[in-house]
Amino acid sequence: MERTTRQRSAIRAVIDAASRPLSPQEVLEAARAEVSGLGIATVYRNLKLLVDEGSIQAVALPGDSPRYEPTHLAHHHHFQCRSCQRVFDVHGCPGDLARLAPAGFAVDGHELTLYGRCAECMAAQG
Amino acid sequence: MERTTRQRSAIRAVIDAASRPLSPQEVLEAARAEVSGLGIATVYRNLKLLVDEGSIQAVALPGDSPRYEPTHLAHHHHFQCRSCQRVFDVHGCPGDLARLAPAGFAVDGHELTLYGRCAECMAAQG
DNA sequence: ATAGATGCAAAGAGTTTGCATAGGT
DNA sequence: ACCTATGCAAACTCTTTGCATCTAT
Repeated sequence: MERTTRQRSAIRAVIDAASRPLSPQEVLEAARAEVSGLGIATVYRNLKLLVDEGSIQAVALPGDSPRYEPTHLAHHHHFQCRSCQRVFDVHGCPGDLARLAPAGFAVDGHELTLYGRCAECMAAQG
Repeated sequence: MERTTRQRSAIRAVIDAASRPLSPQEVLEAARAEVSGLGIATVYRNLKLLVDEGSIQAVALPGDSPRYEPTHLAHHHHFQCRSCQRVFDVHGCPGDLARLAPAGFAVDGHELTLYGRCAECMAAQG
């Protein structure tokens, strides 16, 4: 039986409160505000556990480590800022992507990642 | 000045001859047919060098290590088989993706990866 | 002969795992 | 009290780097 620990609650709360998908490191830093001695191994273990139980999901990114976000209802994609590396949700989807695949290939999903500058970095005009 | 070595030639040849983007490990295995003592460090060093000089390009994939392919002229995307993990080129692009980004965000590029079963794995009905 | 390239092994970075202990239930 | 969860450190995997040696020019 799975237990409710301060660490697990903090990790879940941080992800639920975030407005964007977080990296394990971001989760660690944010959750340490609540549980100061929190270790990275605990973060990884809980991310895996929360993914398995379905309350959060991993966001795989091209060439970067995964981010984690609450399980959403709607299909959506992501935007990664080339300046601060943070990832944001993007709503909407071009749709009908299966037609792009070569003949004989079965498509059952896709990942779309947009790149550029987030509003904050644009304002800071880095 | 950059030299022409058996290792470098073999690595370049393997990538040019492939019909799909190859992982460093795939490059190593294929190039060893030509240069038996080839080391993985040499593969990595040459991949970086070839990317820098522009003759090949890295294909970043969500949650997987990069693959390498010759520099193509046309913008295209990729398909990764969930069964054999191999990556294939996909021609075409849904286009007009910048509109999906939140207001204030500047989009300057994108990556699209399709997932499913490649023709070969479909035939093997794994 | 010179200086870039290679192979090996060690070093890094990120993630996972083993183990003794802390702490939910 | 029992047994899961934690923190630390070691182990792992993938990639990069240091160094002595090899080799293209």
